[in-house]
Amino acid sequence: MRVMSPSRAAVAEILQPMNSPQELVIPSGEFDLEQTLESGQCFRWQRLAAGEYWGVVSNDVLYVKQEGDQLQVQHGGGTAPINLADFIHRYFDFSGDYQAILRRFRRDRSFAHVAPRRASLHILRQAPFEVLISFVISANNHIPRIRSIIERLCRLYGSPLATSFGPAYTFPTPEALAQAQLEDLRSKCGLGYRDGYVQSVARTMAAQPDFGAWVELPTATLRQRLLQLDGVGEKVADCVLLFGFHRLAAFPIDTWVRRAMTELYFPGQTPRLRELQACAARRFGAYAGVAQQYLFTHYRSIS
DNA sequence: CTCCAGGCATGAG
DNA sequence: CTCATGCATGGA
Repeated sequence: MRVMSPSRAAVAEILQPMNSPQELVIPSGEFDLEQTLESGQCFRWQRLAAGEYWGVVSNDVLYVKQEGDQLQVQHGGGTAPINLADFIHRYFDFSGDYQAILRRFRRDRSFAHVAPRRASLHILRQAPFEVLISFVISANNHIPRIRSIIERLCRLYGSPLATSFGPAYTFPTPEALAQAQLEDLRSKCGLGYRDGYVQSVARTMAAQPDFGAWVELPTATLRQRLLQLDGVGEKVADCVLLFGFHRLAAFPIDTWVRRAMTELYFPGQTPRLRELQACAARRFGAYAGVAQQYLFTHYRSIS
């Protein structure tokens, strides 16, 4: 397990003092922190108040609070020196023109009926391995329970971080998780029957010499690789593509999105997943994953 | 207390 | 190929 070296921590302190909040100007009226963090794409953010969160991202603890078009951010501890503004900008994908994407979707009258006028949801740029394990755990599970299982995984197999929000832990590396015993995964983390999947995926990825190079693979190839993993079906693979590899054309179809697509485009029918995928690709194209997030959020909230 | 969840692997037809 | 079934667990 990785241990922070004192010298590196000292460098981090000098470059990025813990208590130096920054104000970042964000795209006007095209981002909603709360909606984005509560949209089911991430599991490790803790809500402090309305529009105010803290969480562990990679090896750093972040505090974020949205006030209109400003984002107040703070580095709350961590292992690596970072340029906070750049880090936040990349993580929340503020370079993406989500208003333009949404505007195009809204030409579809059915979609426009269930989507907001202003962009609110961004697709976060999360670590692939964290997304992979998180969505293997997500299968046939509740979101609150997914969150608690992940926190237990991090506490057991991640590295501790000193924070002003209490104890926090990084998401485990493939190598650390590959060492986990099945018995511990089940009894201490509460993984249930998914214990074998998590261990298998961790060991497979730890043994992948070129996991880092997967980001270069074409989406179709990457999807094939993911589907070979234990406990990874089409839905989980598409979640990893979308949330972990930022392949915005990926369109994960879960129970909510299935209901949404059926109600909007196949009323009274029972379409196959293939048909729904084709329909999404046709209507939403290269940014189908963004549309998927709006559909998921809308249909989950009205149920 | 019971119910059921951002599905998946497996086996039968 | 399509479809039914079992699945561990704990939050609601």
